[in-house]
Amino acid sequence: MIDKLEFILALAREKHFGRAAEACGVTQPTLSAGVKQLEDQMGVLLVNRGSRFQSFTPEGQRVLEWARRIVGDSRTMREEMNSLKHGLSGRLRLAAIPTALAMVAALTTPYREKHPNVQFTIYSRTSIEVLDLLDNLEIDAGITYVENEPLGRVSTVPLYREHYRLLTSADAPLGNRDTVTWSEVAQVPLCLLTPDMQNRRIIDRLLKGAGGESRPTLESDSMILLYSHVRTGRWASVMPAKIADTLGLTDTIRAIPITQPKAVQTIGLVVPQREPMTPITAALVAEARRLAPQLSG
Amino acid sequence: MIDKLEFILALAREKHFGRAAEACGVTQPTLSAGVKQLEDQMGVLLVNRGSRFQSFTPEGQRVLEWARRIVGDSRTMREEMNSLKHGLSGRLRLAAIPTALAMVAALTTPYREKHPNVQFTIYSRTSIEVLDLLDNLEIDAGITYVENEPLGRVSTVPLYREHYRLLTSADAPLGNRDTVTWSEVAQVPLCLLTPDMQNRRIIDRLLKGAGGESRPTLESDSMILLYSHVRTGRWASVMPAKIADTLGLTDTIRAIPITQPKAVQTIGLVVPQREPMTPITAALVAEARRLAPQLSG
DNA sequence: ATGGCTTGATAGAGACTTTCTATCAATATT
DNA sequence: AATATTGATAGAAAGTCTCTATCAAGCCAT
Repeated sequence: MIDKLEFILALAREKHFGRAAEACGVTQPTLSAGVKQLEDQMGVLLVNRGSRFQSFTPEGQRVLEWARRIVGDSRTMREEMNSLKHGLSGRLRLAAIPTALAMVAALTTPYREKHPNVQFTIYSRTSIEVLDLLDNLEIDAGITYVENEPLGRVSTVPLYREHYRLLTSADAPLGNRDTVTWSEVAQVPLCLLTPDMQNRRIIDRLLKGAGGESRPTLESDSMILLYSHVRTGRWASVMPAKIADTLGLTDTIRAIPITQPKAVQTIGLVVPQREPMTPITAALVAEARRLAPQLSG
Repeated sequence: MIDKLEFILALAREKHFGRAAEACGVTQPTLSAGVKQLEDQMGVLLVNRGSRFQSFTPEGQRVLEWARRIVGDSRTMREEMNSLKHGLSGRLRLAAIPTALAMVAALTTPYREKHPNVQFTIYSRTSIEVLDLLDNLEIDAGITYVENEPLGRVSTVPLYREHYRLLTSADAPLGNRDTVTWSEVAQVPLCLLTPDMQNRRIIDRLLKGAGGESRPTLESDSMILLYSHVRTGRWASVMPAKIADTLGLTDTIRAIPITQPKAVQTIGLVVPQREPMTPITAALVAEARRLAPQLSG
């Protein structure tokens, strides 16, 4: 029964019987039969299909909601039992927006010291994808913006506030300044994240608010790529202070605070709103709570 | 998997492998094997046994909690699907304390008018048993005292407030009075509920508070039995106003308000604290909310 | 239009799981 | 000490699940 519900979850992610089957480690006929069994037991159609997956019926969407819950609870139960026996162990699956990646180590390092048997898997994703993965039980927790866009059924722990810096070579225009304004930044050709990233949308908004326009010379979904370009001394970028500090500044590259308006975004840990949490997740939330005051400098 | 968790629930109620198996409609070896499988999967002992059921291990108690939740959710899901297909239908299982039995009709009658395909099963139970049945998913809702004793993980909807009356023959001592005090009542030989009933414990407390003692001439767990004795004219009792009214007073039997102290107990509907509720239960809660203002006269 | 491709349903065989009956060992009860 | 109760175990039968192979229906490109 619960494995059938897992089929539904997989189908919701993959929107494709074959791929969903593969994700579940069964063949396509097995998954098809499983879904059909659910439909028979419930006495309602769950999936609209016309030679291919189309969508869930309204009943199917309700079952999907229940599946998330029941499958989630059953996993949490297993993990709880496992923790009671072996102490905290297993794998913590995490996803973070690129601009938050640099601070993940501040969370994982003390965590690992306390619970050395927990392994980590950490994905770099957009804020929307983070929430999606969370919904589909593919990750245990996410790190993303917690104030701007609607989050859904999650609990949040604020971690720190993102302040923006202009990263540029010291001998470039503006390179000798102590602070710059957003309207000045708007004049500089920038390397920025791709527009599917919330960070980029925030920066676009700020630039537009300062009368400028966002016409980045270069876009990427990788912070490392952006930073390596800036590091050549020929490019500039706007980054959160935290990540700029972490990446390490050389003599020639400066991170200049951007004021007017002083833009601030809160980044936080996001976990499924369900009590109780898995022990592994609960420990992460505890760590985040402990860490938050230190980070919010 | 879910059926194995049902085994755990049955075992928790019955504390006996054989009876639990019977309750689940399987043979004892099947249930034993099911529990063992759970233990293997979880990797921990769930039940302490020494040639018979002794108790759940701490791990077993956690699994029991999860089982309540997961099994409850899976039932709710099924019922929800059923309602989507056939409208509200199925069976509403209810348990009420004896003194509240008379008002159940005020809830069931309008309910049935709106949802004629729902059938009812209603048990008369002590307040403790009501909560127990609720915990074990054996009933959908209970009607009991909502203020006095600890309730556990339930939501409550207050229904009405219980005022006490002395039921006695008009020609008995006190029979001609308009009101009496608890200390006067304490002088009269009474027919009362058995001490496992919370109503009896409340009345005992009130009598003791008035300097009297509770020495009922006759005890029973049946309100009908108590009332039929009072009705002979030779016995007296203390009952909530609501039930006294419902049972109907003859010329010779009077229901005299007891004042000093004016004792009041709130009776309410009690349902599992879980979102969302089954559609059948949700409709009952709606009915209770609608009814409460009318009843609280 | 038509041939090739993708997608999900169906059929049938084999493997695995479940559940039953029968029985046993251990502990209570008398 | 004899008996009854309780839960575990063994083995057979039934049922379920999952696989491979194949099919039919739509999609797409030429």
